Formats: sequence, structure tokens, C-alpha cells
Amino acid sequence: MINITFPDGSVRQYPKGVTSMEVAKSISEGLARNILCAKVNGKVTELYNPIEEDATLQLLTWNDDEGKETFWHTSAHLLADAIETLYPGVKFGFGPAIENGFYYDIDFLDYPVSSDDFPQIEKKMLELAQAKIPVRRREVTKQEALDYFAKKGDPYKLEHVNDLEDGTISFYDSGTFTDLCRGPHLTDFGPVKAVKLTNLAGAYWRGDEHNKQLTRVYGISFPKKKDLDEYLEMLEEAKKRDHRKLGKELELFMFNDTVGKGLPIWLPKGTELRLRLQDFLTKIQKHYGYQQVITPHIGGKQLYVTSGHWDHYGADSFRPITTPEEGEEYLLKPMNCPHHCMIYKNEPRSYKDLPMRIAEYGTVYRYEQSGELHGLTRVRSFTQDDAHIFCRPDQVKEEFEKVMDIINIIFKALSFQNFEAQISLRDPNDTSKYVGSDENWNKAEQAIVEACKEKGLKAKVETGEAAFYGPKLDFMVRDAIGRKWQLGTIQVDYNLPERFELEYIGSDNQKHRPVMIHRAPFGSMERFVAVLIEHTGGKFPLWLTPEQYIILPVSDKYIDQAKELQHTLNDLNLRGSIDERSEKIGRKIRDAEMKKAPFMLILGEKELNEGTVSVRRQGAGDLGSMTPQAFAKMIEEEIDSVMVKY
RNA sequence: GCCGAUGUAACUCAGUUGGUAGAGUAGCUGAUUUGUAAUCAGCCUGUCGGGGGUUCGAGUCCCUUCAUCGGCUCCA
Repeated sequence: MINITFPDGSVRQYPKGVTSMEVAKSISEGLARNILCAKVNGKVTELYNPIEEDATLQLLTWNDDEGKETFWHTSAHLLADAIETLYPGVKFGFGPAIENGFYYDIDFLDYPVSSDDFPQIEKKMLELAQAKIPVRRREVTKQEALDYFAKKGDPYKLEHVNDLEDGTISFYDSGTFTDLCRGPHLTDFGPVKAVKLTNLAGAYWRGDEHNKQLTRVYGISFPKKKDLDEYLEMLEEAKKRDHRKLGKELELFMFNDTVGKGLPIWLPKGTELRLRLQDFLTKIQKHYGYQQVITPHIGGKQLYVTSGHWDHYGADSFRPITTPEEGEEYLLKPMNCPHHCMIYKNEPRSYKDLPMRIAEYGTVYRYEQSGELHGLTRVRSFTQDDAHIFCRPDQVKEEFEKVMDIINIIFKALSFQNFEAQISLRDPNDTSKYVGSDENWNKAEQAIVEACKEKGLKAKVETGEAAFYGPKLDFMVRDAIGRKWQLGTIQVDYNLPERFELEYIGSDNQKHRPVMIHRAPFGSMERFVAVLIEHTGGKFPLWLTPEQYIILPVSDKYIDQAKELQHTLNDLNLRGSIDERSEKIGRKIRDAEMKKAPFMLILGEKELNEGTVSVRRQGAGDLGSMTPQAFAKMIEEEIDSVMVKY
């Protein structure tokens, strides 16, 4: 007999060699019906694997992330199985589970494939699922694996096997389909009750654009039909928060083909919103000792040759601007750092001058590939809330942490609680992509890791994601449909100061090299506003919203008094407008609700007699009547409650 | 840039097998003067993304190009 320990700490005895499925059955039939896989001693595995010694056991269902992952991973095999049946001879790449569903990369050879094929593939998948085709693991030697795929003629699988070590290779058989796979998997295809193939995309083999592009089929599957319907419903809801749709509806920004793709135009309401965000940050930065500067939108090409950007990105940038006078070349600035370095160099600096913090809302222009453009989140002209901190080496950590504080203030004020922090280090195996000495890189990377540790910030470390001149700490926030976008960023840079030969005179009267910190708490105004729109669904916090109220006169008779009320509210530091149309009050309320105006102020005979106004909150209904002063106080208190003290 | 899809009025969308375009909303005009989510009537609105082709005839078919959407690659 062996002892099985369950997550709640309880221990039960079972015969040696018992399977997780048998354990589940011993507990309850219902549980046995719902479990998908099991975690034995911390490792996810199939339900049919025997447990030979004392172990901890967690039975995983659809409600566990790892249960879902296994479910979707098996669904990827189910997809491949169906496709191999319908399109004999196609070649398979990788087919993993992803955050929401699964995909399989497939070389369809000469088969013309489009989303029109989805229904019949889905049908085939459900057929195989209903047949409860078993999925079985088997260990194979490297040679067996090579022989199998050589015989089958699957070049991608063959290449993959070649990279694997003998003794670690396993196959999964399901019906007529056999796949190279680490697993784990469901016991059979049976639990898959609903399948939806979502889209078709090109994907380079092994993610390398020099390789052949395979066809990636994305899908999602569920153990119940109802779950699929709910998922599709959820996607529909998310679409309503799409910043591109809301940006149009709320008249925040626009694009125009003649102006150019990826070049956003901020409309009056969007501009107001953005300026309010900028003012908010400017105040914080003033408190933290930043100085604001303004630099031109173009700069001599040599700036970028010196910085190294020309070497790294020159070929993929907007072409240089030339002048009638020969020999002059300027670039639309793709970043602000070189200009700021010139400000630093403008006069000799003393160690007493440092840290020197130079901030600018700097609009930059980058030639993004056409397929990359995406609403306001990926554009060709955008404004960074940029700043560069020039400091002594001994000040790096403290300055870095202060920037983290600023980002924290901003994210809190806008309720971005669910951000993910990422430390991006260089790829130690390919240092050719980077400039600067190993020593500088090590110092910079260490500074970031230590700062995160001291601040207690849990950050995911990604190698190979650093900028070419230095490592960085990024703050990622998800959009309405779950895509991650980098917003705030902090970068430590020992290299540009060297390239621009920046110096300061130390207390020892010797020349020293400062360290540079690049940082942008919003990241870019465009992307930040885009994500903010999707988070709030267009219902911005009161301190930020373009219109805090709309006055709704009950009839035309009260328009003059409405104007008086607006003056009063102006004096109380509130902003809003009047609905002067000759419409019934019900109509005005409906339209104001649709426009997401936070407060509706209804003004008629009753209010005029009382010297009050009737207040209605968007989405919440009538709050009763109050004086304009009381209304202003209510708004003020609400704004104060979300503001972070610094 | 690559793969797949989409593009019809300001917006959301309809338009059968090819027979020269419709609805709702918005807008305009008039009537109504309104009390907490749509007052009524009338009017206006189109290079059917652009260019080329097939055809007696193209929003519908073909080619090409542009933009957008979902991915891949990229993201200083």
C-alpha cells in the first residue's frame, strides 16, 4: 500500500500502482466524470498512469488552469487528427495550448485553405470527440522517432526530433494520428463537447521570418456547449470596449487615409483628456525634481549615428529629410534621448548638479511595418511622456526606485491594479545585437534586479528582450480582449553616455561618466489612452473625463437659467455642457446615458423654485436634488478619494 | 513585410442566380414645450474603398491597388 496526500492535507492509502482515475472513482463518481488530468508530486500527468510510491495528488478539472491547458493541448491534437483525415499528407509543426485555446501550425502544401473550411474541420473534430478516441502515451527512442517521421515525410517534426535528447522523447497515439509530444493529455477526446476554430494566420516555422510560413489554425474548445456560448458572448462584450470603436463614438481621436496610416489625430475631447493626463504627470514630476524641456521634431542624422540607432534601425526608418543645400540630412526623431544628451552636454556638469532630470512630452516618429499598426496602441507618430535622468553611478538605484514610485502613483490613480512587471535582459547567447561592454551590461542589469527586490515588485525576467543599449523594466497592462501592451518603462543605460561622451566633474576634480535612466510612466500618450479606454469602457474617472456633467433643461424655457447654472459650476471648477435641443427630458436623459456623461443635471420649474438641481448619475439613476455647491462638493470628494498622496 | 478576412450614406447594416442601390440612427425643416432611457411629420444623404478588365449590362465575376480587422515577424 502507498500513501496518497491530497491538497487539503488528508492522507489515504491505496494499493501500489493505483491510477489517478481509480483514486478519483474511490472518492466520487461525479469527480471521476469531471477530472481531466492529475498533478502527481507536482507534475501534471495522465489519469491512467500508475502511482508506484507515496505521493501528493491533486485531481485537476476544467476549473484548474492546468486542467484547461491539458484540455486545450489535447484539443490541438484533435484538430491535427481531423485535419490529417481531411487533408491527407499535410505536414505538421507545433501545436500547443495557449492562454485561450490552442493552435496548430500546419504546412497545407497545395491545399487552398481558408476560414470557409472551418465548419467541416469542426464537424470532423466533434465526430472524433464523440467517438471518444483514446489518446495514449508511449516512450520512443530518438532513432524510432526519426524513423517514424522520415517514413511519414514530416520535415518539421524530423527537425524537432533532431534537437531532442534520446530518452526524453514520447509519442501520443490517437486513432490513426501519432504525434511527437511531451504531453500530458486527456485520456481520450471524449470530454471535448464544443469546438470553435477562430482564425487562420501565417506563422513562421519556429518564429523565424527567414523560415517558411506555415498556416496556423487557432481554435478554442470546451467541455460544455454552454461554455462556448458564454465565451463568444464575452468576446462580444469585450468588443464593445474596443478603444477604436469608443474613440470614434466618444469623438476622442480619428485617422484619415490622406493624412496617413498610423498617424492619429486627437480630436478636441481626446485632446482635453490627454492634456489632463499630462498635467497630472507634470505636477508629480515637478514634485520629484524634473525640469521640462522642448526639443525639435527632427534632428541631424549624425545624432543617431552616434547613438547607434542609425545602425540598428536606420534601414527600417522613415527616410532622412534632405535640404536644398547639399549634404544636410535630418531624421524625424524616433526617440528623444539624443536631443536630451545634447542638453546635458550644453555646459560642463558638476557632481553637485546630479541627478539632472530632463522631461519632455516628445512626439516621435517610427516607421512601423504596415501589418503592425493597431488603433492607438501601435502607431507611427506618438508622444512619449519621456524623461532622462543623468546621475552618478551611486545614485542609480535610488533614482530608479523613485521612478518606480511615480509609476505606482499613476497606475493607482487610474486603477491599473492588474499590471504585470517584466525585466528585460539581453540575450547572453547573442551579444552582437547589443552595444556596450559586458561590465556595463552587468551593472545595469543588476541595478534593475536589485531595485525590484528592494521595492518588493514581482517581475518576470525575460532574456533577449532588452533594448540594444540597455536592460529595462516594463509595466504591461492587458486590453479588453486580453492582449498585453507595454505601458510604463524604465531603462538603465551606461552606453549612450559613453557614445555621446557625457561627463561630469567629480568631487575629486576628475572627469567621470554619468549613468542615464530612460523612463516613461505612461509609455506613450496614445497607447496609454487606448488601454485606459478599454479598461474604463469609456467611463473615465471624474478627474479625467472631458465632461463631468450635462445640464438637461426640462424645456426651452429654462435654457437661460441653464446657462447661469453652467457659469456657477464653472466657478466651482467643474466642466460640462448643456443639451439645448427641443426634446423631451426622457430623450435627453437617454442620449446623455449613451454618451456616458457621468452626471445629468435636470433643471425645471421645481429646481428653479428651490434653487437646486436634480442630479442623475450615469448608470445609477436619480440621486435627488441638491444645490450646485453640494453637487460640486460631492464631485470633489469623489476625486479626492482616488488620488494618491505623494 | 507575410498569412487569412473585411470594405455599400456621417454611424450600424441589408442588397437573392449579374438587370445602374435600401433600412434604422444621425443631420436638416416644421409642429410639439415636454419631469428621469427614444414626440410626430416631411426632406436630404452614396464615385457600393480606388484603378483596370469580362459582359448588352457589374455593388455582385476576374485582376490590381489602398485601408482596416485577426494573427506571424518586428517594436529604439
